[in-house]
Amino acid sequence: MNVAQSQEASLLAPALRKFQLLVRLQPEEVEALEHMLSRYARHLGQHDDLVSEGSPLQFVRIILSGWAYRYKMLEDGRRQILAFLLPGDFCDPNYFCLGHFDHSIGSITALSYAMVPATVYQQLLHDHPRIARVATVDTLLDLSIQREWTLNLGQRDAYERIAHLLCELYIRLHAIGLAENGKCAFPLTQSDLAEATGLSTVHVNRTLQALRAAGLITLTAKTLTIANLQALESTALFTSDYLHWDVGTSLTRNSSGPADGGGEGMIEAR
Amino acid sequence: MNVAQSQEASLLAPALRKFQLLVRLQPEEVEALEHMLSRYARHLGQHDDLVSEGSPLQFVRIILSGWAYRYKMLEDGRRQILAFLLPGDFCDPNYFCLGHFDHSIGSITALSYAMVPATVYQQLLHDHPRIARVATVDTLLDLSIQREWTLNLGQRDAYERIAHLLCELYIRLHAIGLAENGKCAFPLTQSDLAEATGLSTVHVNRTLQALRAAGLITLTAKTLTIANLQALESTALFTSDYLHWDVGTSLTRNSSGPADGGGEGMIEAR
DNA sequence: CGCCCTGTTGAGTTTTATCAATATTGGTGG
DNA sequence: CCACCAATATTGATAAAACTCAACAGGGCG
Repeated sequence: MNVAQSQEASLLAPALRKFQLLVRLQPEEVEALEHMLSRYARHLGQHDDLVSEGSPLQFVRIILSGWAYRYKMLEDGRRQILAFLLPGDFCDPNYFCLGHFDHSIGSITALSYAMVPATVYQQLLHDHPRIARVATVDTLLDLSIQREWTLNLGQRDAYERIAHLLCELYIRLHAIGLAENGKCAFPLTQSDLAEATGLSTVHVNRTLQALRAAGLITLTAKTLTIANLQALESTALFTSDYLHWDVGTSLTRNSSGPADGGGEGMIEAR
Repeated sequence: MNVAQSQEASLLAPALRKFQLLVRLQPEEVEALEHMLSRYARHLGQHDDLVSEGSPLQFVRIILSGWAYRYKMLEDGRRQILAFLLPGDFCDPNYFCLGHFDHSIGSITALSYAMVPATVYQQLLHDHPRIARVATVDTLLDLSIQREWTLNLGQRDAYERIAHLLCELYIRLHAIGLAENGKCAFPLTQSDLAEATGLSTVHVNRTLQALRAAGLITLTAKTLTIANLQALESTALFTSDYLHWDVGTSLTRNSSGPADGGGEGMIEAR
């Protein structure tokens, strides 16, 4: 393996790790994915749009490195961040089933992502049913996270809300090998946090100070340190159920259970 | 057609109408669906759980008549309604891909629903790719609605928020033939509205009064009347894009476009 | 008839937003 | 290397939005 190849491998590592979390893949499936991802890899600077609302849906984009967010705006300019996208996250799995994009996706940091034409993508899924499963499970996971955000915005107060978001991000980063020992890179500004939690930036600032004063977090120089994750989780009323990280393992059990005959295509376009 | 059959047909009508909205189905597909739905139909009283958090995922449930909601609770008892389910909505499409249910579903009114074993369901999807597409598009629609709720809770104030929810419900009901001339059945209590919008019941009460005072709605005796839908939409900053009701038609165009060879299975378990 | 659920009202409090000013930081060009 | 700029973070004061508590009214139903 030469230098270029190993650099490429390390670029893809977090994304592949995410996929393996959802479905345990065979070496040849990993290889097919690696091939596709590196073939269609692209780069983007920070604070730029990958996809804008209303775009037609002819590509499937997968984050390889860096952070991005989904967001939606109201006519009067108010903006809500709907989700954060980390390496291995699909921007738009299956969305080509719908007519148009109903929100936008922007980069937070400089970003690498794969932009795969829908036809190529569909062929890959057709050839590798277990990769298709990755895409499906990822969609369901997205849905589950979105529900948790609904709960977060509807029921938790500012303090719990921000704590919850920090827990989610840390745990998702940890799962793909981008956080360790309570420490992770954290490129969000307080104003990003505000738009994600539906709070004002001033209030986010004060709430972060409260979290710091409680000894729960350190957050400086784009690095988040969580002193005691369990303590943070309990103040946030956080449980990681909704991230469904038993899927990769439980699936083996599950799919051998019903013993369903033959491939059950879930999305067959016609 | 005897009396029992015609009663049954009218029970299924709204759900079938919803499916047709998502994908234009052929008569034999409609028949296969009708057969399955009526074979596994069940009934449930009001204020009862269809599915509880943590349940294993061996069935697919589809609402046939009545209203239900998804909800999630925090340990301390706070509760958030995540979505309202109307006739034709899937409680759990594809969720059997995940290990366990991460929220609960309860009935609001007395309810009819089909409870189809996962194996039977998968067989149906396998035999009828376009029905599989209904399930997929429904999942994406669910996701889109969940995102709009995130925006609603994060950015809109109480007045806009409730107005937005009323718009969504009216339009969804209208699309399946359960609302006409600005009028529809409305079984939600103010406390349901509060749990859906993340507000207190008292504040919901006062906000509804404000909406009434502004001449936008009438809401009595479990009936909602919207005097001027356009006016309500504009105070709610509501646009119906996110409901994607161009899907059924645009799909014809879309799927004939890429001319993808063969069925691209999206979920093939193994 | 009486009870429980739902809706309504008033008063007082808490949470969060707004506005405006000031500090800090990181990056950039001279 | 320093000076300057824009973006970000912080602070204080005040206002608005929403919540809590508590009481009461109405209506349907056993």
